[in-house]
Amino acid sequence: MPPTKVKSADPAATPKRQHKADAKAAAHPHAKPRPLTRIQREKQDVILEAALEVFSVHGFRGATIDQIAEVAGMSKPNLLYYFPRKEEIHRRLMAALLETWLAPLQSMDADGDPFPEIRSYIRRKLEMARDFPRESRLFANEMLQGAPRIIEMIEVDLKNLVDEKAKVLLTWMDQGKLARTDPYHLIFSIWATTQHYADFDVQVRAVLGSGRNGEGRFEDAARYLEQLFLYGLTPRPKA
Amino acid sequence: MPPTKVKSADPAATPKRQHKADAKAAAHPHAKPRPLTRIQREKQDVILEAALEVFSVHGFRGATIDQIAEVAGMSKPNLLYYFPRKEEIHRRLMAALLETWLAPLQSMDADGDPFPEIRSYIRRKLEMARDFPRESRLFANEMLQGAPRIIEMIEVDLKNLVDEKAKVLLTWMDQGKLARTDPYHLIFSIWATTQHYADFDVQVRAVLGSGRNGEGRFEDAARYLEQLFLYGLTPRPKA
DNA sequence: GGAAATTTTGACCAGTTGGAAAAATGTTAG
DNA sequence: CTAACATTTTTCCAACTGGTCAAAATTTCC
Repeated sequence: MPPTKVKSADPAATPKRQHKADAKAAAHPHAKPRPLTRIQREKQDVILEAALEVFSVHGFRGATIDQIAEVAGMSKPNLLYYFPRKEEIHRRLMAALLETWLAPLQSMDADGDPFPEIRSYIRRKLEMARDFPRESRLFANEMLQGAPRIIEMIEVDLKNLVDEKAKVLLTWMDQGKLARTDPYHLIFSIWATTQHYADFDVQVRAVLGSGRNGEGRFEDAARYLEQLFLYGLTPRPKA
Repeated sequence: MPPTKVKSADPAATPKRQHKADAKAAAHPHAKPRPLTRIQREKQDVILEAALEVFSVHGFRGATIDQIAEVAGMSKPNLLYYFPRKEEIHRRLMAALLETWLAPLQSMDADGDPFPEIRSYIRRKLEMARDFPRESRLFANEMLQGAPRIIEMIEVDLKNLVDEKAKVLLTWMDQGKLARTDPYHLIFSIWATTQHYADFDVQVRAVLGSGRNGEGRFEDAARYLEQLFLYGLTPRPKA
């Protein structure tokens, strides 16, 4: 082994002091974990908000605790008092995100008719791209990196949900209410087209220019996408 | 001004030694910049390849020179000999990327018919997502960060190209060969749906599962997208 | 009001990071 | 073969990084 560069392979081996709250909880596993104080709740929210801002732009590695602390308006050690590890902040963010992210697809109703359902799914996803662009970028950032921190959730929860909805789409196709096509790629295309307006926002703005165009881009996108998917997925008599 | 944290506001103020080649070039601005040696060309390629690997996953801030050097199989100072700054590596990568990236749209031919042209544009973009996923991710990473290092190129070259092709699409629509719709969002939707297969590859794989499904995903995507855009953009008699 | 608990601060630390300097080693054209 | 040049290695550095710790300041609860 070359003595020059030894990258500590086992970070968990480092003996690290426990966070106060953690230490206490560990001491009495059955004791109620003492409900969070007002300040704790507030500060944690401020920190998570700041972390969203920073992580969504620079990704996990590119973001620094100092940066997050600055955005959150507190000192680094103070921030570390609430979240003893950088990873912990990111984990919390991702956990909350996943739920929000799956909700719109979840509410696609098998008992409804395909076009209203698909249209309102597109609408909701587009609204999320408009109203929560940072969340979208945080998610995209994690994906680009290979989703190291949420891969299980993707493989289990997300996969199950998509499998379920793919079945719904197939049923609609069998009933002749929807053009026969690949339901998985159909879902992918809705994700892609809607999230594009959050993740590639700079590009969209730059191309549309800052004139009248750029302003109404979400409405225009909604109109365009509805037309594309409505016409694109209307069943046709076989050639 | 709080004396606590002063982040050096002017990094350019730091007196930095010039790279040998640069220094020479600066000394004799008219002298031929001495053609690159074989080794220089080879090593630069190796470095750019390694940098693509690393930057495309971690973004500019998240990537380290050490990492790139390791992937490139050389020491950090040795790498720095070829590219004296981290930013320079990234710049070179982005410059090369932009060209490659615009090519498929450029070749959309106004004299052709809309559906063959659009179909082959989709095909080419999908092939790029399959064959150059790292390039796609590098681009996506830059976008997520607000494209700080390529914003002018986006605002000028890309915008001009898209404006031009949007006109082509409008012409086709006027001729009744293509459904009347927003040409800009049409282009966005092609970008989004095709690049999705590179940028969100983990997710796509996870959802499709590793079975037969995952393998043929690019062919399936091609079929699905062709259908979506063909049907979705076929002109209709007005309601 | 005061003891106990919580929150904040400031000083500190070891490892990493981008980069500099110079010496040592290769390569190549004459 | 050798001088001039190109390349690589070794050593080093200051700034930044994630994180620790004890003490000080503040809040909470009786």
